[in-house]
Amino acid sequence: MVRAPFYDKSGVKKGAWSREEDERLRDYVQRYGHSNWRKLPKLAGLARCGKSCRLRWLNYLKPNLKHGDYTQKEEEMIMKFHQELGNKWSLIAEKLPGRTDNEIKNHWHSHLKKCLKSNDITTSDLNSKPGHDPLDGKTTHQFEKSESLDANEGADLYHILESSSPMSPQPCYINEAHNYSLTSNVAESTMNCNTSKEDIVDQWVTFEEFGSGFWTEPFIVEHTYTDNEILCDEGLAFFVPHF
DNA sequence: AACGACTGCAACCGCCGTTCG
DNA sequence: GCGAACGGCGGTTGCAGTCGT
Repeated sequence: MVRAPFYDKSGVKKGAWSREEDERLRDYVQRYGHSNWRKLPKLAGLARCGKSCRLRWLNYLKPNLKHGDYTQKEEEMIMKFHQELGNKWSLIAEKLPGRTDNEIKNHWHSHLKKCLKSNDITTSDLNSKPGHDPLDGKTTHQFEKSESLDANEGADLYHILESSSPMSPQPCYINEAHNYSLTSNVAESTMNCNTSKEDIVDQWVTFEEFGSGFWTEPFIVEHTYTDNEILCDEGLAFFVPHF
Protein backbone atom coordinates (compact mmCIF):
# COMPACT_ATOMS: atom_id res chain seq x y z
CA MET A 1 0.00 0.00 0.00
CA VAL A 2 2.90 2.30 0.64
CA ARG A 3 6.32 2.81 -0.77
CA ALA A 4 8.89 0.36 0.50
CA PRO A 5 11.44 1.98 2.81
CA PHE A 6 14.71 3.02 1.18
CA TYR A 7 17.57 5.47 1.66
CA ASP A 8 18.27 8.18 -0.88
CA LYS A 9 21.77 9.15 -1.90
CA SER A 10 22.12 11.64 0.96
CA GLY A 11 21.27 8.97 3.52
CA VAL A 12 17.77 10.20 4.22
CA LYS A 13 15.23 7.45 4.76
CA LYS A 14 12.09 7.50 2.62
CA GLY A 15 9.04 5.34 2.17
CA ALA A 16 6.86 3.64 4.73
CA TRP A 17 7.34 4.45 8.38
CA SER A 18 8.13 1.68 10.83
CA ARG A 19 6.42 1.37 14.20
CA GLU A 20 9.70 2.22 15.89
CA GLU A 21 10.02 5.44 13.91
CA ASP A 22 6.45 6.34 14.74
CA GLU A 23 7.11 5.83 18.44
CA ARG A 24 10.28 7.89 18.29
CA LEU A 25 8.53 10.76 16.54
CA ARG A 26 5.48 10.66 18.78
CA ASP A 27 7.57 10.55 21.93
CA TYR A 28 9.71 13.44 20.80
CA VAL A 29 6.88 15.70 19.71
CA GLN A 30 4.83 15.03 22.80
CA ARG A 31 7.83 15.72 24.99
CA TYR A 32 9.45 18.67 23.25
CA GLY A 33 6.94 19.92 20.70
CA HIS A 34 7.78 20.70 17.10
CA SER A 35 9.15 24.22 17.01
CA ASN A 36 11.53 23.34 14.19
CA TRP A 37 10.68 20.49 11.86
CA ARG A 38 13.97 20.75 10.00
CA LYS A 39 16.01 20.04 13.13
CA LEU A 40 13.55 17.64 14.68
CA PRO A 41 14.61 14.40 12.95
CA LYS A 42 18.20 14.85 14.04
CA LEU A 43 17.20 15.60 17.61
CA ALA A 44 14.73 12.72 17.67
CA GLY A 45 17.24 10.29 16.20
CA LEU A 46 15.38 9.77 12.94
CA ALA A 47 16.94 9.40 9.50
CA ARG A 48 14.04 11.28 7.93
CA CYS A 49 13.74 14.76 6.53
CA GLY A 50 11.77 17.36 8.47
CA LYS A 51 9.00 17.48 5.95
CA SER A 52 8.47 13.77 6.16
CA CYS A 53 8.27 13.96 9.95
CA ARG A 54 5.82 16.82 9.80
CA LEU A 55 3.62 14.97 7.34
CA ARG A 56 3.71 11.78 9.36
CA TRP A 57 2.79 13.63 12.53
CA LEU A 58 -0.02 15.66 10.98
CA ASN A 59 -1.56 12.85 8.98
CA TYR A 60 -1.11 9.88 11.22
CA LEU A 61 0.38 10.37 14.67
CA LYS A 62 -1.28 13.54 15.86
CA PRO A 63 -3.84 12.88 18.62
CA ASN A 64 -7.57 13.17 17.91
CA LEU A 65 -7.29 12.00 14.32
CA LYS A 66 -10.02 9.83 12.90
CA HIS A 67 -9.21 7.19 10.34
CA GLY A 68 -11.40 5.08 8.16
CA ASP A 69 -15.05 5.25 7.20
CA TYR A 70 -16.61 8.58 6.44
CA THR A 71 -20.11 9.27 7.63
CA GLN A 72 -22.74 10.50 5.22
CA LYS A 73 -22.67 13.84 7.03
CA GLU A 74 -18.94 14.18 6.55
CA GLU A 75 -19.20 13.34 2.87
CA GLU A 76 -21.95 15.87 2.38
CA MET A 77 -19.86 18.48 4.17
CA ILE A 78 -16.83 17.71 2.02
CA MET A 79 -18.83 18.04 -1.16
CA LYS A 80 -20.50 21.22 0.00
CA PHE A 81 -17.27 22.86 1.11
CA HIS A 82 -15.52 21.72 -2.04
CA GLN A 83 -18.17 23.48 -4.07
CA GLU A 84 -17.60 26.62 -2.01
CA LEU A 85 -13.84 26.52 -1.56
CA GLY A 86 -12.50 24.42 -4.40
CA ASN A 87 -9.39 22.35 -3.76
CA LYS A 88 -8.60 24.15 -0.52
CA TRP A 89 -8.19 20.90 1.35
CA SER A 90 -6.67 22.45 4.43
CA LEU A 91 -9.65 24.78 4.79
CA ILE A 92 -12.06 21.92 4.27
CA ALA A 93 -10.16 19.86 6.83
CA GLU A 94 -10.66 22.62 9.38
CA LYS A 95 -14.39 22.08 9.10
CA LEU A 96 -14.12 18.37 9.81
CA PRO A 97 -12.55 17.73 13.20
CA GLY A 98 -10.23 14.76 13.20
CA ARG A 99 -9.78 14.63 9.44
CA THR A 100 -6.61 15.74 7.68
CA ASP A 101 -6.35 17.60 4.41
CA ASN A 102 -4.50 14.67 2.89
CA GLU A 103 -7.15 12.19 3.91
CA ILE A 104 -9.96 14.39 2.65
CA LYS A 105 -8.15 14.95 -0.60
CA ASN A 106 -7.65 11.21 -1.06
CA HIS A 107 -11.26 10.50 -0.21
CA TRP A 108 -12.40 13.13 -2.65
CA HIS A 109 -10.36 11.72 -5.50
CA SER A 110 -11.22 8.10 -4.80
CA HIS A 111 -14.92 8.38 -3.89
CA LEU A 112 -16.70 11.67 -3.94
CA LYS A 113 -15.46 12.98 -7.27
CA LYS A 114 -16.91 9.95 -8.98
CA CYS A 115 -20.19 10.28 -7.12
CA LEU A 116 -20.50 13.91 -7.99
CA LYS A 117 -19.72 13.21 -11.61
CA SER A 118 -22.11 10.31 -11.96
CA ASN A 119 -24.89 12.20 -10.24
CA ASP A 120 -24.17 15.43 -12.08
CA ILE A 121 -24.53 17.55 -8.98
CA THR A 122 -24.43 21.28 -9.51
CA THR A 123 -23.42 24.05 -7.18
CA SER A 124 -27.00 25.18 -6.85
CA ASP A 125 -28.08 21.69 -5.86
CA LEU A 126 -25.71 21.78 -2.95
CA ASN A 127 -26.22 25.35 -1.90
CA SER A 128 -29.93 25.79 -2.32
CA LYS A 129 -30.98 23.04 0.05
CA PRO A 130 -29.12 23.40 3.32
CA GLY A 131 -29.66 20.34 5.46
CA HIS A 132 -31.29 18.50 2.63
CA ASP A 133 -29.64 15.51 1.08
CA PRO A 134 -28.38 16.83 -2.26
CA LEU A 135 -28.22 13.33 -3.63
CA ASP A 136 -31.75 12.41 -2.78
CA GLY A 137 -33.19 10.13 -5.37
CA LYS A 138 -29.89 9.45 -7.06
CA THR A 139 -28.12 6.17 -6.79
CA THR A 140 -24.48 5.42 -6.56
CA HIS A 141 -22.81 2.78 -4.47
CA GLN A 142 -21.70 5.38 -1.96
CA PHE A 143 -25.07 6.84 -1.28
CA GLU A 144 -27.25 3.82 -1.57
CA LYS A 145 -25.75 2.91 1.77
CA SER A 146 -26.62 6.29 3.17
CA GLU A 147 -30.12 6.22 1.82
CA SER A 148 -30.81 2.95 3.51
CA LEU A 149 -29.88 4.56 6.79
CA ASP A 150 -32.34 7.35 6.17
CA ALA A 151 -35.03 5.16 4.77
CA ASN A 152 -37.70 6.76 6.92
CA GLU A 153 -37.84 10.19 5.41
CA GLY A 154 -38.29 12.88 7.98
CA ALA A 155 -37.50 10.57 10.84
CA ASP A 156 -34.72 11.28 13.29
CA LEU A 157 -31.37 9.98 12.21
CA TYR A 158 -29.12 7.55 13.99
CA HIS A 159 -25.72 9.13 13.77
CA ILE A 160 -22.77 7.50 15.43
CA LEU A 161 -19.58 9.11 14.29
CA GLU A 162 -16.46 7.27 15.21
CA SER A 163 -14.41 8.84 17.93
CA SER A 164 -10.68 9.11 18.14
CA SER A 165 -8.43 6.17 17.51
CA PRO A 166 -7.66 3.92 20.44
CA MET A 167 -4.02 4.42 19.49
CA SER A 168 -4.32 8.05 20.51
CA PRO A 169 -6.74 8.35 23.40
CA GLN A 170 -7.95 11.79 24.28
CA PRO A 171 -10.15 13.25 26.97
CA CYS A 172 -13.71 12.23 26.22
CA TYR A 173 -16.66 13.58 28.14
CA ILE A 174 -19.86 11.80 28.91
CA ASN A 175 -23.11 13.62 29.38
CA GLU A 176 -25.03 11.41 31.73
CA ALA A 177 -28.27 13.26 31.20
CA HIS A 178 -28.39 12.52 27.49
CA ASN A 179 -26.55 9.22 27.19
CA TYR A 180 -23.94 10.50 24.82
CA SER A 181 -20.53 12.06 24.97
CA LEU A 182 -18.88 14.93 23.23
CA THR A 183 -15.24 15.09 22.34
CA SER A 184 -13.66 18.24 23.64
CA ASN A 185 -12.93 19.79 20.27
CA VAL A 186 -16.55 20.00 19.33
CA ALA A 187 -18.03 20.91 22.65
CA GLU A 188 -17.89 24.61 21.96
CA SER A 189 -19.89 24.48 18.76
CA THR A 190 -22.44 22.18 20.29
CA MET A 191 -22.88 24.40 23.27
CA ASN A 192 -23.74 27.26 20.98
CA CYS A 193 -26.75 25.29 19.83
CA ASN A 194 -29.04 25.04 22.75
CA THR A 195 -27.18 24.37 25.95
CA SER A 196 -25.07 26.41 28.29
CA LYS A 197 -21.55 25.29 29.12
CA GLU A 198 -22.48 24.63 32.74
CA ASP A 199 -25.43 22.50 31.71
CA ILE A 200 -23.16 20.09 29.96
CA VAL A 201 -19.84 20.13 31.73
CA ASP A 202 -21.20 19.56 35.21
CA GLN A 203 -22.59 16.23 34.18
CA TRP A 204 -19.61 14.93 32.27
CA VAL A 205 -17.29 12.26 33.48
CA THR A 206 -13.92 11.51 31.98
CA PHE A 207 -13.20 8.81 29.47
CA GLU A 208 -10.93 6.97 31.87
CA GLU A 209 -13.95 6.03 33.96
CA PHE A 210 -15.21 3.81 31.18
CA GLY A 211 -12.64 1.11 31.65
CA SER A 212 -10.85 -1.00 29.10
CA GLY A 213 -13.87 -2.34 27.26
CA PHE A 214 -14.71 0.95 25.61
CA TRP A 215 -13.15 0.23 22.23
CA THR A 216 -14.30 -3.34 22.04
CA GLU A 217 -17.86 -3.07 23.32
CA PRO A 218 -20.59 -2.58 20.69
CA PHE A 219 -22.43 0.74 20.67
CA ILE A 220 -26.10 0.70 21.51
CA VAL A 221 -28.15 3.72 20.58
CA GLU A 222 -30.69 4.63 23.20
CA HIS A 223 -31.70 8.00 21.83
CA THR A 224 -32.05 9.52 18.40
CA TYR A 225 -31.02 12.96 17.26
CA THR A 226 -32.01 15.21 14.44
CA ASP A 227 -29.54 16.74 12.04
CA ASN A 228 -29.78 20.05 13.82
CA GLU A 229 -28.98 18.51 17.17
CA ILE A 230 -25.89 16.92 15.77
CA LEU A 231 -24.56 19.44 13.35
CA CYS A 232 -24.28 22.97 14.61
CA ASP A 233 -22.73 25.61 12.41
CA GLU A 234 -19.36 24.24 11.37
CA GLY A 235 -18.76 21.78 14.17
CA LEU A 236 -19.47 18.08 14.28
CA ALA A 237 -20.54 16.35 17.45
CA PHE A 238 -19.43 12.82 18.18
CA PHE A 239 -21.92 10.75 20.09
CA VAL A 240 -21.07 7.81 22.22
CA PRO A 241 -23.89 6.02 24.03
CA HIS A 242 -23.91 5.80 27.76
CA PHE A 243 -23.01 2.37 29.19
C1' DA B 1 -5.43 -20.75 -9.72
C1' DA B 2 -3.40 -17.19 -12.36
C1' DC B 3 -3.13 -12.87 -14.11
C1' DG B 4 -4.10 -8.13 -15.37
C1' DA B 5 -6.84 -4.05 -14.15
C1' DC B 6 -8.41 -1.22 -10.77
C1' DT B 7 -8.60 1.02 -6.15
C1' DG B 8 -7.26 3.30 -1.95
C1' DC B 9 -4.15 5.71 0.54
C1' DA B 10 0.44 6.81 2.57
C1' DA B 11 4.08 9.34 1.21
C1' DC B 12 6.74 12.30 -1.90
C1' DC B 13 7.58 16.50 -4.65
C1' DG B 14 7.75 21.09 -5.77
C1' DC B 15 5.88 25.53 -5.38
C1' DC B 16 4.46 29.49 -2.65
C1' DG B 17 4.03 32.58 1.31
C1' DT B 18 6.01 34.04 5.61
C1' DT B 19 9.58 35.00 8.81
C1' DC B 20 14.00 36.38 10.16
C1' DG B 21 18.70 38.00 10.02
C1' DG C 1 15.26 45.36 0.22
C1' DC C 2 17.19 40.84 -0.22
C1' DG C 3 18.00 36.08 0.28
C1' DA C 4 17.97 31.94 3.07
C1' DA C 5 15.31 29.02 5.93
C1' DC C 6 11.20 27.18 7.00
C1' DG C 7 6.31 25.69 7.13
C1' DG C 8 2.24 24.75 4.63
C1' DC C 9 -0.32 23.32 0.78
C1' DG C 10 -2.02 20.89 -3.35
C1' DG C 11 -0.81 17.73 -6.99
C1' DT C 12 1.14 13.44 -8.00
C1' DT C 13 3.17 8.89 -7.45
C1' DG C 14 4.03 4.09 -5.92
C1' DC C 15 2.41 -0.02 -4.55
C1' DA C 16 -0.24 -3.55 -1.66
C1' DG C 17 -4.68 -5.19 -1.67
C1' DT C 18 -8.90 -6.25 -4.10
C1' DC C 19 -11.69 -7.36 -7.95
C1' DG C 20 -12.94 -9.29 -12.33
C1' DT C 21 -12.13 -12.45 -15.94
